[in-house]
Amino acid sequence: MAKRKNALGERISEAEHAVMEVLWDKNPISAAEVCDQVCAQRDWSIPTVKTLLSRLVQKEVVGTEPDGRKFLYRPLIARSDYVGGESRRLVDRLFGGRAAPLFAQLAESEALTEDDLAEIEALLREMRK
Amino acid sequence: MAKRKNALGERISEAEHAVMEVLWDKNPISAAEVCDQVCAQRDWSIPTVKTLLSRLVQKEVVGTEPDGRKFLYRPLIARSDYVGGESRRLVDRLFGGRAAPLFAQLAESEALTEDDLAEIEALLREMRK
DNA sequence: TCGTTTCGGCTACAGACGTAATCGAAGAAT
DNA sequence: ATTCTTCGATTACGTCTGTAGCCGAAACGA
Repeated sequence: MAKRKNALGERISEAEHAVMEVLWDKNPISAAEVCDQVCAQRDWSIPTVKTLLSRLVQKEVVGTEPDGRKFLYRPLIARSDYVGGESRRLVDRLFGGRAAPLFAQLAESEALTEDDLAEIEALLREMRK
Repeated sequence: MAKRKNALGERISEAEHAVMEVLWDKNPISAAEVCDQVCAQRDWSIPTVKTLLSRLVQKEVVGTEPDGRKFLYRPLIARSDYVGGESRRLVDRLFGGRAAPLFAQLAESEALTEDDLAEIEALLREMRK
């Protein structure tokens, strides 16, 4: 199995991703503050959040800075990088690297709203320059 | 953790997906034939393929039919269903369910070729009716 | 009929993941 | 100073995933 290293090489699991979203939204923050944002929805307890945070630190996608006796966490990778990587992975794996079939798929499964269509058209026009 | 059931409820792992691709390409086929198609690329041995196949059978996404003393396998779910589900999951998880941001992301990370753009434009025009 | 080959089925096992309890040090309160 | 409280760090553990070995039954060849 492919086993890559460094920023974005180490895969971020789904649970870890939930933590990343919180950090991207606001940072640096403490473990307790992260918990305030996710423990409710995901039904987690603080230890769980701390474990996820330390795994993210290990993977070098989250950094820490001491704040008195506690730690504050902040993401070391940009959300757009992560999102871009995941998107490309999906396109590669399921659509042979071509984005058009993905688009067709979303269209077919009615995952495209009228707004989406309009927005995409706008983007297309803009790219045409 | 959410634990869904039935066709497409049970998650298909990446390795399992590789096997599904072979089955979607041609079926019904035997375990050995599946191996012929993937063991080379993924550097697997037959036991591995058999394990993956039986897990897929357990998950009820692959069916078997006896062929003399051996078994032939065939997918029980359509590729488009799987692909559609995965696509929607990604869009939900990373883009709040909106497809437009995904499109923008792909555009920004230069994952869109000229051909893709043309194709998507064509699709858009067609949908406009 | 007896060994040999061929399968599928069960077993294995390490690493990742989800989820959490416990431990130990450093501060805070008294 | 002694205890109480907070944190991060360490440890735990069941499940899932990747990868594969072993076993027993069936089929085949002799």
